[in-house]
Amino acid sequence: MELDALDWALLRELQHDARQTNRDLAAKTGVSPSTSLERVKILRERGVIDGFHAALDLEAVGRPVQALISVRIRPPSRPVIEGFREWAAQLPQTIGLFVTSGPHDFLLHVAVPNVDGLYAFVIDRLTERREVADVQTTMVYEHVQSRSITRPADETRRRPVTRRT
Amino acid sequence: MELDALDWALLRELQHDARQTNRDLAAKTGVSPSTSLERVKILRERGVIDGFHAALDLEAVGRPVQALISVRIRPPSRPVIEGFREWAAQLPQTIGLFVTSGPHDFLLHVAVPNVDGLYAFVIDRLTERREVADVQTTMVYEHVQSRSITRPADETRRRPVTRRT
DNA sequence: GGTGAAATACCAGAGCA
DNA sequence: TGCTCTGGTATTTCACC
Repeated sequence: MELDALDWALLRELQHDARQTNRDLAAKTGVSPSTSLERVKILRERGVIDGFHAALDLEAVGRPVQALISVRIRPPSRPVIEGFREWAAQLPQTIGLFVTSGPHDFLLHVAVPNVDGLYAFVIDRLTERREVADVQTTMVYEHVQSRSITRPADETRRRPVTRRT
Repeated sequence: MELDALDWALLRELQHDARQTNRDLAAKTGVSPSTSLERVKILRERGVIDGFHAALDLEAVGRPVQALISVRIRPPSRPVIEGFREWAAQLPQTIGLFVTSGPHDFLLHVAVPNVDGLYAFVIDRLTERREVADVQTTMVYEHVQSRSITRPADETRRRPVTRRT
């Protein structure tokens, strides 16, 4: 269950470049190729590594305009929330979807070819859903994605939230 | 510059699984291995494919609590914005960062081991920056990331935004 | 952690539109 | 001319020691 220093070293390398050879991976982490191969296989089987994916450049694939769209759903019951989630997640414009607390229930991250495509998405696609009670669009000027998840600091352990006096 | 049907087929496959063998990739897209190898190499060189990365399961690596933190920066000038962006992007808790329009300037996507870690991040880390004028935290119940960016529909072309009468 | 057989990737050159 | 397909060689992978 626990991840040791070698696991974290392998995860760091694979987050940066998932396609480097096992030989390079072993050299960078200071173990033999058979060891790194075995560890990565285990990390994959345990589900620590969820998958290996190619990242696309949104500009290069013709979708340079990004926005975040807050959506309020009424009623916010499980079937309605889950129905909307499944529908929104598979839209071609959607590249990410957050289910959130707060005044809105969803935050959609979309990428489209141009501003017209964004406007059309909001007033054509989203409004066809009866459960959508409110929509609020924010433009994304830049999106930075961290690909270097590291070991959480153990210092941040849970402290009691109730105190006796 | 343009991507043809084969390019999109390769991109679709590699977004789903970046580590499948070139043989499999060729078989799935209906071309010979040398063709798929060459095409992928070109897509990589042109920057259409930005990289190959391992995706981690945030729960499995001990960071099950996610939040979105809206941050307002004062003054919102270039040096201040860029300074904060660089600082925030490299924090271990940050897994994504949006620079946005609207009342807030940034939206930070963070993942932490527990709720205390989140609270500590907000009141210890963020407040150490003088330019942070306002912070608003929203919990993330679920985050779905689409790994299937497809060819943008050409129907969504730019229409004029000004009209003559 | 090391070794060897099998599979795979990559490079060259030829064929086809 | 540009793109794709076929063989040879180096590399990588993986089961076993």
